[in-house]
Formats: sequence, structure tokens, C-alpha cells
Amino acid sequence: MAVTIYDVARHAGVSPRTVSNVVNDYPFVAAETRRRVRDSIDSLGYRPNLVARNLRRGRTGMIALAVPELAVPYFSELSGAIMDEVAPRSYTVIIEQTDGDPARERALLEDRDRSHVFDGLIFSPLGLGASELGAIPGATPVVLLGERVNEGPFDHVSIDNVAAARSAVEHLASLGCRRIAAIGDQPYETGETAQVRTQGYHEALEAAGLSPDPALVVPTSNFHRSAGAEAMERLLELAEPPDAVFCYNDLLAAGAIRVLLDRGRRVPEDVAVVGFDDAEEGRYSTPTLSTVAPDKHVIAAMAVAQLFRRLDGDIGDPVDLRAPFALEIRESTIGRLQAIAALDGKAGAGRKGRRV
Amino acid sequence: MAVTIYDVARHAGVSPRTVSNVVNDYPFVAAETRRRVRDSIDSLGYRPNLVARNLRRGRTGMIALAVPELAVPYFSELSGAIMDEVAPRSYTVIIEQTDGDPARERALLEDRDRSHVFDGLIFSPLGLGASELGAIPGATPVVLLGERVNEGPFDHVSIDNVAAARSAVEHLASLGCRRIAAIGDQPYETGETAQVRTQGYHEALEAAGLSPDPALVVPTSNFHRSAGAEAMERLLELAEPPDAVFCYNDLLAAGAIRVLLDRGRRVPEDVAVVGFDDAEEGRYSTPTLSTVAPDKHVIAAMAVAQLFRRLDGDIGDPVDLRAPFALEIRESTIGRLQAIAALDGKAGAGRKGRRV
DNA sequence: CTGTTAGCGCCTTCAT
DNA sequence: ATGAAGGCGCTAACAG
Repeated sequence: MAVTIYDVARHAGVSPRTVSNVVNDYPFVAAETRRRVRDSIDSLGYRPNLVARNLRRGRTGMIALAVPELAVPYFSELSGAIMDEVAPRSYTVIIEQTDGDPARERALLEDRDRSHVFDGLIFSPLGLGASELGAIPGATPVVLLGERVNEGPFDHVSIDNVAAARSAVEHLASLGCRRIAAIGDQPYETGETAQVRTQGYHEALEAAGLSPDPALVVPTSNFHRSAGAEAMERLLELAEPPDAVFCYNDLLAAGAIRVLLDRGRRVPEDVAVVGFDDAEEGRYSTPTLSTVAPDKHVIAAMAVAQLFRRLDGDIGDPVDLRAPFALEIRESTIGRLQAIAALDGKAGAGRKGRRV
Repeated sequence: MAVTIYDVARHAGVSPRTVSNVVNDYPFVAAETRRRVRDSIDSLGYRPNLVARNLRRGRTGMIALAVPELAVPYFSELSGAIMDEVAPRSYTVIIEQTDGDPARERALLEDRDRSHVFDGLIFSPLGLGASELGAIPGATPVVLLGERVNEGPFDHVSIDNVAAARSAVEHLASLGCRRIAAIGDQPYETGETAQVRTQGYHEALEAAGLSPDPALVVPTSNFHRSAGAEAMERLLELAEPPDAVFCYNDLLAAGAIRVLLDRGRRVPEDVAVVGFDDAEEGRYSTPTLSTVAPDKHVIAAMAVAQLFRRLDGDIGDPVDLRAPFALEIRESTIGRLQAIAALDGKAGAGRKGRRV
């Protein structure tokens, strides 16, 4: 069997308690004793059994991260950032893919009084709406990612999606675009994040003195490239097609741009396009993609910090944290020449958009 | 405190042993007893404590998946597939990002006799070379992903990288390309996977009667888009620049294509490009990307099945499993018109390349 | 500053 | 087919 603290204790001529103290960096251990225990640990090759420790401590040592789909760049990039934040706190991250399936999301939350599986949860809901989320009780700390959907019992971290969407659409309007479409609305209960972006879209239109046209707001059932392509096809069939498109994520934008170019439209000359998420691929695509860039590292840091605050016993009211975002302006709205000029304006910044 | 089997036992008027039997689907329990226990479990809301169970069973219930970086599409897509394979076996996957850092990779493997952290490991090494990997002993089962680096003690799953690279380069040669470059070689110990692709590249050149030019093989320190861009810049500075490029993954290809288009080269008319991995983004990029498509689902299924075989006690010699691959031919090698024609050839297949 | 003792919740021989 | 009892490896009272 494995080496235990008893083996170490015997070897070092101390009690198991002392070994435990050394392993856990308990400060009040005589230097000499500590050294002897350390030596024994090394020579026996002792490793603490985390399962036993966690049983004793009444925790699992794991925090779960639930995202719709890892293959979506936003979520894989965010997951990486969250794992990097968690690593130094000696917890383990387990990632769950929900596919936005309401049943799986519900299971995760309801079953979470199987606090036997994880001590805390960072959760990016997609299939669950405000009323459902609000109805869920429970002891295990949860931090929600994405737009706040209600006054429910959960902490949450997001960017100001209304303002972010507004900035994207204002940018398009400032370029002289008059028929600005939106791809990605989700006009049903579980689409809160999409809906607030639509709200920002409308606010920006109004501010620019443009009248909204319902035909220009195309809902999609998901945020994949194929959905963006289909939506763009629909828009091109309009009697008066758009001269700009605001897509609710970068994958939708990739699909939309592909269709535009296939149909002989130039981007941005004929149709300007803005995405959302600042996926790395948009920095190398042709054209490079203007996009709203949520600060994923700040989001990750906020979410993890808040979760650990709860794990440490903080029992205050749910908090509502806002991470910053930026609008990255690239070729898909201002064209290649202007994009190059903008880059030259900030020497050495590498291949990035201009931040506003 | 939480509800335990003792609470359930008392409530149902049976012994803890019987509750355990019911929970674990032990077959020899009287139907009536089973029902009563089930009722008690429901009404008390009992959940088995996995930590305790795992302590008792001497396992952790976790399998680790170590990949260089989740933000690389190949790894996020593969990770998703692996998680889907593992889920039904009631194990938990923990993902570790190594960044290809040899120290972190070594820690994962050496420390794995901290079998207290995971029961098995699926590992995609990047920073560790044959000699290091071969020197590592240990009890915890490990399945290696990627090219077999030695006759070491590990199972491994891969595609035939030589053949895959060969097929890509043969395709380029068949289009009439004469100066075919390769981006992504890693001519040092830890670059085995890259090296076998280079080997396939050379084999295909020879088969096509083309003489190799060392200047056309550009090593890169990583497989990111920026590295592909830099490598392509180098190639364009050559007196005789290439008329085709084989990139060792799709990100390198994305960077290379971006540079080509920036410099006014047409893809594929002036320079044809093939990538590797079949990342989803290559199906929508402009041009769409011809690429070698490893069957990620088969890779995931093979790796997981083999790992569980070991967890179930299989003690046989290390095995060497080959997953299939396909060459997806898209616009970056045959141009838009031909790509459309090829698509029409297989009606209803959606936006895909032609498989050969 | 360190030793002793008693579980954390579960599974699993040994019985019956 | 079910009870009784011990221990997986660790930590946290409680001494001393």
C-alpha cells in the first residue's frame, strides 16, 4: 500500500499529528523536528492522500466550471483563464459541458447539494431562464457568468452588455452605416444575454437617429458559425439588405462574413461587420474582425476571487461584478488601409485593433 | 451535517450494509427491501459521499487530461470528445494545461505516484522528449496522445502522421506545385510529432520527383497563428518563394494565409495551403482551409477505452493504436469554383471538403 | 510544542 | 439476503 503519515511518523520518531503539522505548514513546529520529518517524507516518498484529507475536512477540493461548449473559443479561452486563477489555490477544476441543455444545467444546480462532488461552481447558464435560476436554493456557492438574470441568490460576473452592444453599433453608425442588422437575438426566456445586447443595439440606433427595422434583427438558435451563415443568407434576401451587421459573437460573425464574401459583397465596403468576444481567430481572419472584447482575465479573476470568498465563509448578499470590455476596431469595419494606419499609430502594439 | 447511509438505514429499518447494496445496485437484495430503501433515500435526500467512497475504494474517481493549451482548437475539440467519452463511466475529468512546459509535464508524470490525485492520465506531451518519457516509471495508467516517441511503458494513440503528412503534400504536388514549403518543424528532441510530419513531407516530395530544399522547411517554436505568420514572412523573403505550403496545424496555416493575402498573394492561385487538425474555423475562413482531419472522436474513444482497460486491471504490454484520418480538400488548395463543384458532387453534405 | 484519540462516510470481509 | 464491525488516511479536539 501507499506510504501514510503513520509510516512517516514511525520513521521520524514523532507522532502522526506532527507529521500532519509539517505537511500543512503549521507554524509551531520545532525547526529540528520539522527537518527530521521532512527527511523522512523524502526518503519514504510520502505523498498526502488528498481523498482522505478531503474526507476529513468535509470538502471535495474541486470547483466545477460549467460552460455550454468547450469548442467555442470564448469558453475555451475563459476556461483556461479560470484554471490559471484556480491553480495557485490548490483546488482542482472540473469542467462540465452543458451544451446549453436545460436538463443538464438544472441537474448541475439542483444536484449541487451533492456538495459531495464539488465545493463551488462557476456557471455560465444558457438553457436556464430567470425564473428557473431564481427558484434554486442551496448551500454550495455559485458564481454565475453572463448577464444577471434576476435578483436570485447567486453572485454574478459580467460585462455591461448593453453598453458593449451600444458601443459596437455606435461604431457602425459613426462609419455612416444606415441599415444596421443584428444577428443572434434570442427572444425567449433563456436568452437574457442576447436580449440585453439587442437592447444596446436599439439604444445605439436611436441615439444615431436610425429607425429600427424588425426585419434586421435575426434571431438564431445558437451561436455557431453555421447559424451566422444562415442568418446572413436571410438578411441578403431582404429587399433592402443591411449595410452593416452586429453579430452577438465572433462565430456568428465568421459565418456571416463567409456568406457575404460568397455572395460577392465586400467587407467592410459593402457591409461592415462587428463581432463579440474577441476570439483569437478574428485577429488573423480575412478581413480581421472588429469585435467587442470582454476582459476575460478580469472576468476569470473576479469570478474565482468571489467564489473563494464564499468558500472562506463570506455570507453577505449576492454581489454583482462588472468586468471591463473594449471595442477592438479591425478591418471588418474600417478596411485594410485604415486598419494599418491605426496600427501604425500605436507602434509595437502587434496585430491588434485600436481600442476606443 | 449531510445525510449518511446510517440515517437512511435507520429510516428504512435496515442495516447500512443493505443501503450500500441498494445504492451500488448489488443484485441480491429483496425487491421489497430495495423499494423501502429507495423511498428512504428519496425522502431524506440522501446522496452518496463520493469522497468517502473513493477513500474506501482506494481510488480518486478522477482521470486527468493534460493538454498544452485549451485555447488551441484541436485540444478544446479533443477535450470535449474525451469528456463525452468519460462521462458515462462515472469518472470525473480534470484538465491540466501544461503550456508545453517540460517542468509541468514532468511534474504531472513523476508526481503521478501521487495516485492520490487521479487514477489515470491521458497525456498529450509537448515539452518532453523520448528519453525523458522513457525514463519514467510508475503505477498509474497513462495513455499518450500523439506520435509514439519510444518503446516506453505507455499506451499510446495517434494517427499515422507520416502518411497524413504525405497525403497532404502529395495533394499539393498533384496540383502542380513544385516548391512546396513546410511550416512547423521542430528539429529537437521534443518535437517528434513535427518530425514525423516532416518525414512524410520528404517522402511525398521524393515520390513526386521534387528535390527537397532545406530553406523551405521552416521550424517554429510553437503552433500558434503568430508563428505561422512569421514563418510565412521568412518564406516570402526567399529568392524563390514557395508555390505551396504545408502547415503542421491549422493555426499556423491561418497565420500564413493572412500574411500571403497581406502581401498580395492569392491563395491558392499563387500559393496553395494545407493545414492540419481540421479545426472548425477552417470551414468558414476565406479561403476555406484544406486540412488533414484526424478523427478526434475515434482518438478520444480509443484513448478512453484503453485507459479504462488499464484501470480494470489489464496488465498487458503497451499498445499502439492508430486512429483514422482524412484529407479535407477545400478552397485553400483548389480554389472556390472547384470547391463548389466538389461540394455539389456530394449533395447535402453541407459545407465540407471532399474526402479522399 | 507534540502525543493520543476519535471519527469523516463508506464499503466489505466475516458472520448468520 | 442481511447485520455487525473495522478501517481506508487524514486532521482536529483535547490534553499535556
